[in-house]
Amino acid sequence: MAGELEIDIDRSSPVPLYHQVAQAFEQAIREGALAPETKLDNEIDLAKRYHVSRPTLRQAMDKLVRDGLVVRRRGVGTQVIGPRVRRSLKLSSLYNDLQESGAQPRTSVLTLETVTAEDEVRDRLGLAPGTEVYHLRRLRSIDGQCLGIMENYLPLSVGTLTGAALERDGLYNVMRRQGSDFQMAHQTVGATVATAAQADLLGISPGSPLVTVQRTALDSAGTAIEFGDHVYRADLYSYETTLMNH
Amino acid sequence: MAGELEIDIDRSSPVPLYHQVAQAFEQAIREGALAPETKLDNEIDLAKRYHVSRPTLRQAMDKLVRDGLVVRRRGVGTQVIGPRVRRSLKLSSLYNDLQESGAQPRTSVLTLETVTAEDEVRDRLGLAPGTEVYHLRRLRSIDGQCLGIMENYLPLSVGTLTGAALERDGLYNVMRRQGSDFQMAHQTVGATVATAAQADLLGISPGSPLVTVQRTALDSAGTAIEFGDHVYRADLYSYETTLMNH
DNA sequence: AAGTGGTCTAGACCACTGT
DNA sequence: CAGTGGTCTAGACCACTTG
Repeated sequence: MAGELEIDIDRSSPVPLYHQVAQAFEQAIREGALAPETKLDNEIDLAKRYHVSRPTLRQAMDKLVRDGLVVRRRGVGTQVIGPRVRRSLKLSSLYNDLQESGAQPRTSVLTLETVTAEDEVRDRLGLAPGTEVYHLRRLRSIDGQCLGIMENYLPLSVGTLTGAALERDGLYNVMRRQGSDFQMAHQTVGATVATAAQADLLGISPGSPLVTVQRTALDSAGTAIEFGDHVYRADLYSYETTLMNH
Repeated sequence: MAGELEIDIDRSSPVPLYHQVAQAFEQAIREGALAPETKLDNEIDLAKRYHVSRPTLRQAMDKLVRDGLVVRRRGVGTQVIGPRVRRSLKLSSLYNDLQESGAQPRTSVLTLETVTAEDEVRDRLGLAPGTEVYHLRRLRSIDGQCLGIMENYLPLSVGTLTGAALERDGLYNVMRRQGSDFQMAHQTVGATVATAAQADLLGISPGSPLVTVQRTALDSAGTAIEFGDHVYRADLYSYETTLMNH
């Protein structure tokens, strides 16, 4: 019932207050310091305790709700959600993929060239006919096991790409360093079966199931900066999400 | 450049103001009344025009950003995002599935029984060993084509389920009518290939690719009220999402 | 320097839940 | 009924981008 929690709020930090508060709660929940089913104190008391205004504290709670760590009910209160539904079923998450792309264990570049964009690629990236784009094919592996084949198309305006930089830092880190910071991405996840060529690269049998991911990434101006068409071994990869009703 | 937009705000409506504003903008964008790349007026002017406070207007804009309709940049402004990245690639979306579950064209119930929950199901639903649960198998089709096989497990406490009600109204509508309103769901999307039995039901060849979806749905108290294990034809089904960087 | 969105405050009233 | 989260206001200051 308590929900006591010591938080060091650094008001001189550039990190927003609501973010500091949300992060402290998230850490406490993930570490188990706040057990599932625990009822937190009400918003007004929490705001007083951490010396922030109620709207600021609410902003933090909104974040926890969106991240699926906590449930709020009007007239009742705020409760920590059980860990059962937070547990992962399989391996890596596509979301982490996006945010920590460079941190993945191992990526080898198979192809790095510039080509004239085909229609679908042109359309996705919003380019004029005949425009040249980067075409990139990479093999991602984890603990020596091949996980998937990643194919990317990027406008030349993202800067200079080299195989060495890509293998060392990952695509998104290379792009960020050159000033292309992505803001959002649209994705389509589906399924297919491995062709002979794919099976050969991945070390599996033809006809094995593959998870397909198509992604269009946009920068903060809403301009498309990358189109990706990826396949992953279904036995090593799945895509996880949390859906909210509001 | 204008971004003018007539909105009827009904202050006596139970619908929150920020929701009314956001919905008006969303409709205008989807209908094309606000063209892509259009720059909206600044927050303060918009707040004045619609006679709401700036925080309320910001709450509406936050929603548009989360839904991927609009991009904001500090010091620059707010822009409508191009439709290119909003376009669907394939058929139905799992998100709509959740929110409009009863509205799907056709669902036939193959199995409706109560069984003793297996370990995985018990774990997902947070039930004690030996507990009885509903076991439900349905075939979903669209325009006479079989789309997928849906298998669900539910605690008996959700109420009475009948095949007729399920086929007429859909699972979530039946549950809602009996007081089980879901708040959030965790999902895992992956791939597999059709077994002979699955292929037979779906009218495809064994070995064809299938999209797999496992879903645990929670009510507003954080209690698990449904576990679903579904497969869909990969040529008719894919899963779409928008990822935000923050 | 001017204009934008990002953050924050200190209140207020309401709708809903439990007793 | 008292307590909770949900909504809303009218300001304020700051960080960032653009000219």
